[in-house]
Amino acid sequence: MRVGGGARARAPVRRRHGQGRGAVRQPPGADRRHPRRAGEAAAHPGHGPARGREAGRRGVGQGRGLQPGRVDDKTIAESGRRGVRLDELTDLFKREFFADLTALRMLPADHYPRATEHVEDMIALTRRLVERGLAYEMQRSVYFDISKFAAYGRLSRVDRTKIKTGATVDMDYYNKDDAHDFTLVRRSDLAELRRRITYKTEWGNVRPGWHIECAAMASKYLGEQFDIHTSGEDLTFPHNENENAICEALSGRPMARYWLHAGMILRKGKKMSRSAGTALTLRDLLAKGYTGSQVRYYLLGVHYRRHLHFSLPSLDAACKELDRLNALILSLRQVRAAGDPHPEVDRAVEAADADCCDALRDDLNVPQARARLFELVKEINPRLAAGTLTRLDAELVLDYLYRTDRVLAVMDFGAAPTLDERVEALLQERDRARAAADYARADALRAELLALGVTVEDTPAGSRVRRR
RNA sequence: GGCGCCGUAGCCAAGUGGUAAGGCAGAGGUUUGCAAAACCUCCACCACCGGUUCAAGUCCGGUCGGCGCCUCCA
Repeated sequence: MRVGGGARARAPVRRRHGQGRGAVRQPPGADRRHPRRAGEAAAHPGHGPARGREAGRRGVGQGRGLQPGRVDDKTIAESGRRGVRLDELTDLFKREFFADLTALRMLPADHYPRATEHVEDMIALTRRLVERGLAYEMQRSVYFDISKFAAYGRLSRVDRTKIKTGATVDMDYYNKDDAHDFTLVRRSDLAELRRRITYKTEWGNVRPGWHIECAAMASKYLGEQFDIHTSGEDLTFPHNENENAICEALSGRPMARYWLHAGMILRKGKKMSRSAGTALTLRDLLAKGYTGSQVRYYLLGVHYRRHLHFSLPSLDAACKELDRLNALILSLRQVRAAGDPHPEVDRAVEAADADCCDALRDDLNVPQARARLFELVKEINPRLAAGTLTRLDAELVLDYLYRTDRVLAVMDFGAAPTLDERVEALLQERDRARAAADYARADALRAELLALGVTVEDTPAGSRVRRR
């Protein structure tokens, strides 16, 4: 498998002991509804790994995920607004987050550490940094001294001498040796003290910062270096740079061997944001009647590294495309013809399978794998329409689709439409009417079936049904 | 201002040197009792300018346009 791209060369990923370990940034924080998060998740190779053994076999990698919970300004502020305890709010976010996760058919990670339960680890990590001279205390806050870490800026390709400071931060609020140093733990403010969201340390009452949270939990659960770190391109700097600085300054090795950064989801030409009124969430889409699978398929339509310009028409197009795959599955399941499999079908399936694997192995090129998938569809459909496919052929194709979907997780392999006795009776009656050339009767029966939610399609190999 | 990413048909989107995958929409056709589905055919001067090369969407330089980040909003 290879990952990376853009200006940087793609790098081969070697799986160690046949298993990759990855940390996935997916914080169920106050911004949980942020659609970018959902996009990150679905389009994210980091979740590819979570797709299990089959995914691993297909070269997408597998392993342990990590999704740190958070304690951050927004969540704290939100809990204050709602007048609920911080852990109650994070519990709620966590539940909602898992609901989204399930809707998007993502497999859960192995660990979901809560920041609030790992503050000791964060403080211990901060202490180690101070002891090693990599961080310093200043007015009861502790800052990381980036001058002690020569590789600072390598990951994000940011030249620290050119960072424009104070652009987004009120520098008067902080007292640092160097404006570029970042906060590890910050002294608690009055509101936090009042609400007891604060932790006693040798430096005073503090609250851990974002970067130390992730660094502490990742190193605790994944070790000082793990294989793949996924994130969004907007988090490369400063967050990924900083969490890496913490880890690498201590261990001498980069926090992760590979960093995968997903592109943004744009709407109306801009990164989605609630303040700009351009935010759209998974929940909004589900409310409009789209399924999680459809949204997932849409999000997978763009290579993970590129940005996706969200629009409902393109989502609708993706839905139609997915419908075609699901229709094929249903049709294949209704093939009953006996006989040996055709060698050409076997060859076509094998070739498509190999090509799809290659595409996924090449920096998770899902769009390419998808295109190849449709090329097979075009080979299979004519045989299906002509009724020349045998049951065994159909199973071969179904097996391929199933295996591919172990990675994509977008198709519908649910139980075939179960036909109750009434529907079955109507179908048989319609078949008799058609055989007797009583088409008026047949059409009336089709209308009746449609009213029951069953679409009937006639093929040379007999009628087939779709339930909608 | 700095750093980075991007600009492929009406729309979405692959393609990191050898004369443009796939999907949606559209047009024509085949098949079908009808319908649906499906299949076939058609639909790209790869933002612009210049350069390197036998050969460039693909490499280099420039222009225009879009997006992200620039230390705590995550």
